[in-house]
Amino acid sequence: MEETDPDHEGSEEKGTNPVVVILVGAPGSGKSTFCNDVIGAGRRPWVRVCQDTIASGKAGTKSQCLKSATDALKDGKSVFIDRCNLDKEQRSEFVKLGGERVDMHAVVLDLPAKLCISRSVKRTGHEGKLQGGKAAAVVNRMLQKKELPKLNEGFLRITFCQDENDVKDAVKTYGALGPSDRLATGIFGQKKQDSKVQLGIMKFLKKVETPDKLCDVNNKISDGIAAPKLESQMNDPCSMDIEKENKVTEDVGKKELLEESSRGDGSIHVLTLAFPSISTADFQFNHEKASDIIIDSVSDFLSKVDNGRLVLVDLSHKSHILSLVRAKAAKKNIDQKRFLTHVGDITQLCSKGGLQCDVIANAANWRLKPGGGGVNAAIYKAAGEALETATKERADTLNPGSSVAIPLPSTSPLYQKEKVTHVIHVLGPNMNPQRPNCLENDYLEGCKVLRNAYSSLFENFASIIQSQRNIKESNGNSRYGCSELPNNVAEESNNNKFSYGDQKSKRGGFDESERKKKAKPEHKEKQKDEKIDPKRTWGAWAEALHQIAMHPEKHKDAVIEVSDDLVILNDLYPKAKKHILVLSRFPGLDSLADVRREHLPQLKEMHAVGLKWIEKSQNDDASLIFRLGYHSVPSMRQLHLHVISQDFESAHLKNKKHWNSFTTYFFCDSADVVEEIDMYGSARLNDDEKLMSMELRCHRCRSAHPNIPRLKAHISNCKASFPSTLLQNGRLVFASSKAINPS
DNA sequence: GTTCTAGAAC
DNA sequence: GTTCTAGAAC
Repeated sequence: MEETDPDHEGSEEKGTNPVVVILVGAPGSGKSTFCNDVIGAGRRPWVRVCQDTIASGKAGTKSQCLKSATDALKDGKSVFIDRCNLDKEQRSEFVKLGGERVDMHAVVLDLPAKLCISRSVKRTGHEGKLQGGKAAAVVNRMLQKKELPKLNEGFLRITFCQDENDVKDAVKTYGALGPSDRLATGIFGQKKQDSKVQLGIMKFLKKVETPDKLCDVNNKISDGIAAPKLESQMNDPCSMDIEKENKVTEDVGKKELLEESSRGDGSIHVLTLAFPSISTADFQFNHEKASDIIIDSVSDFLSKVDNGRLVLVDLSHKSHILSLVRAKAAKKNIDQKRFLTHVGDITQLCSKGGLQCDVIANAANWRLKPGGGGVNAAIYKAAGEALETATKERADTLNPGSSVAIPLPSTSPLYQKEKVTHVIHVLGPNMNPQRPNCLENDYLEGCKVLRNAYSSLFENFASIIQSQRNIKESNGNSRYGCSELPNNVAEESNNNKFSYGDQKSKRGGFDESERKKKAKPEHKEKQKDEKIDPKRTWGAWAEALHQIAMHPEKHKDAVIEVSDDLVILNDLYPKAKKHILVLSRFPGLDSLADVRREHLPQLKEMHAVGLKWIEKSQNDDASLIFRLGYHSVPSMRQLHLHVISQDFESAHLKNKKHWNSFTTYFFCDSADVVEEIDMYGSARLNDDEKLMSMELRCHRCRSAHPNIPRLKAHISNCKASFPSTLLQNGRLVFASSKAINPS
């Protein structure tokens, strides 16, 4: 995730600079409490400059605050600017206090508006004199103008807090800051792209996209079902009114469902599919667009299939996508008995939610593997090994926009406890550049894929309903347990007996071969394609490695070691303290794209040679951490494995491309490559050139930085632990304990 | 004025 | 891959 571990991002560089922390937050956001908590920790001398109390306990002027801050800094004290500072202009004078000798930070208390309001309303005798009923109006008005701080205003570090836990972490971080400690620079604690916070960051990163217009969303919901009130204008995407209103809709639906489920002996039980919103969480698909697609797909299903019920499930009452879908479903008069939304855990719908769902959809990954996070991890965990085994029997991989239904063995806890008979794995489009197959904001394609995903999911569900019906008709009631349904219901969606024909024609332009090209899990296709595509041509400068591989004896100065198959050499322009290349000597192996199963032994050898060299290197310096991998599209001809230490301390690391080629999915970890070649016969490349122009993020704590020099300043000090994905599958190589303690 | 990026040439 | 440099950003 984006957030840093407060335990790791703490003091990391010694210096004597005092720090000015500008608090940014509405009344009631907890600015004064924050200051007091940090000051109370007593690790360094702080002065809190509060405009509400600066004139002998009364409200004062901005210039009084500036003077007070300047005086404190002269005394070597650090300063909190405790005023709202909600827009850039309000902050600008204070930012000027920063400079060579003074570090300028911002801490943004971006808590839900309703929380700030309720605190403001409750407080009596607060220094700001903002009490009672006026508070709500004032807070709302102030939040309208909210303009979150950016690094380019002059901040070295910005910490965003969006809930109480974030605040606690920030208090801990600043509270632990000793007189000569300095904090890591950059942006910390930024959340998903659906908040106003991100808009500021997007601008700072010069990527002016338009994230969900939350205010518009609120207005639209209001138009549809609830009269707009003051609160509905708050920045909080789930304002109180809307939440309340939707809960009513939800409860009505649930009540009716429960009534129907409990009718008699189950013979009337309506088969129900529970599904999460596809692609809107980690895959960052636009909620507005996704909700439209859900509504369309649901309507389509309900009109074509006369049986079966659909439930959209999300974990939180605050779910933005659930709010949107509810509102739109109400507006479109969708049958509440056949489609409802539910807040709860999709793996405990029967036991905890009182909702028996025979079929649940899983937001799967393309490998159909457990783990990751969110719904996929939860479902695999809840279903136990039985689901893994059953899935493996049916399919190896999944293309975006498709689904596969898996009958759940009766041994699965999900079957036993929750009465789930089938899990349908479905894969939607990905808009998250940090995940494979990112569509890079191509919503034309994205919407198409998401529609395909839902129609495939619902087709699979329709097949299950039909099979169930067939069984009942031919065998009398429930001779089969649901998990013993014939295999045909588990095939990839298309051979169902329902009138989805027109659906298929809607898919025009996205046929199977195209899907495979996009999704790439079917690697066999690729070899055919390559016969059509002429091989890439290389510039003269790009032939250097090839020359070395073919004639290592002519380049003795560059080469460390030569064997019949491999050459090891120092990278001529190392991008870290240690950076070597393990070069294949096979003719015809220009890059990873050429590698096939027959090259697997050599790939394993390259990996082993790399590991051996790492071990040697770590004997000299046990603090070095290495990563081994290939560039998806190398600049130089002849397959070469990069073995690079993760300090990235090098004058040769100069630009965005250098950084991103080693720290994004463009870099294919050797361990993964070996696995992929073994399983699919070719490696999965992430060759989207947009990966090279991605924002600069620390490879450890994932904080964002405006340019290369600032990024390098940050990484030279960042001690945060690595993201969990890098800690898996041997992607990072740490010194063995033997090397650290050579006893 | 200085710093930084990005595109062209090699 | 690097170097060079115009011009954008600060």
